[in-house]
Amino acid sequence: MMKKVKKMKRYDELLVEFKKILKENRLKYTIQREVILKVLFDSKKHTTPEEIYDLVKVRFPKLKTGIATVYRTLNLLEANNVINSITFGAMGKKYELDNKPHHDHLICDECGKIIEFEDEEIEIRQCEIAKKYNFKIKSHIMQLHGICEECEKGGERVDI
Amino acid sequence: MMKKVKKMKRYDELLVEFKKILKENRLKYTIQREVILKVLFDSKKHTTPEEIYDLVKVRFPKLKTGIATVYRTLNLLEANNVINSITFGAMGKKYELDNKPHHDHLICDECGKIIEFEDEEIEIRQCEIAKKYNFKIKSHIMQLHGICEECEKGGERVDI
DNA sequence: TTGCCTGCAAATCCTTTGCATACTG
DNA sequence: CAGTATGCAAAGGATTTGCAGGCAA
Repeated sequence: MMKKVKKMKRYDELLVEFKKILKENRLKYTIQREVILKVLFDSKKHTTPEEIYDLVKVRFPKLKTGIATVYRTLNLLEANNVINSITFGAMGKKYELDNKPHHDHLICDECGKIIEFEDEEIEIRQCEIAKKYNFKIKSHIMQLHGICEECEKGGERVDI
Repeated sequence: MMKKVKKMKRYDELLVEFKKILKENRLKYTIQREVILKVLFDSKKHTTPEEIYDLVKVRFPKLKTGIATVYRTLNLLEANNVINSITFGAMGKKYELDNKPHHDHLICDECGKIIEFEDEEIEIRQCEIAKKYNFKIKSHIMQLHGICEECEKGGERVDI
């Protein structure tokens, strides 16, 4: 079993990769697309389409970007594995750059905070299970839901 | 570490439990609520609200049950841990009775089939991780996405 | 009798789509 | 220039809500 190591990309590397994807699919480079990628890169947290839309409007006010373009671009980026999404019960879909080693999430149901962790042992066990069912794993979702340390001792709301 | 064993409940036991929950919350027993519980009990698979609605209409045609009541009852049952839901990316939310030992899911992205599995080792590891972060786990979601054996060798669509 | 429940329809929320125009390659 | 992409608004699908009448406790 080889340990996969994914190095964190710099923004310029990411942009080159993105342009390559565009070219390969005969899609066009547009400012809107780059700006959305940039906002995702700078956002260190899991972000909703709505939040991305707002960030774009704040940071690039001259650019008239529609929410539809945000959704279209997110779908494009996700389809090409540039970003990942996680879905919570009712809390909707959130996106993050696929730019770090694989990790899973502890999610506080109280304040919504997301803690990331990596665990090689679980990854290995997952492969074994898949093998048992002759199932070819492409991705996985693991979320541990509960109450985080701060909330447990009566902390306050934190932003995700 | 104690091994949690949950015995599969018979329908009458389940109904008693449900009535107790209703009483504790000063809610009323209604045929609609029981019928929805019954349909969930008989359904051996993960079921969407829409499907439950249809099943109720087919099995109890005299009862005029609205989709709103199905949603309201599902929310009630989930809030009281009588049922669980799993969410797929775009495929929406599906419910199942919380009536068997804890298990996780292999989900075929091709045909939508869901394979259930149990794995004590992963559960143990999860507890260790939670402890490390002083996080109190209430529940967890683990979905392994990929391609199932049949689809891999070019099978056809299967119902979940 | 007092609420809680229900069905219905309208309202919401989130996301996608159609279209005419604007832009990239 | 051809073919995409965009913004806008309208459409869509899933879920929730408001309301007047119905039913359980």
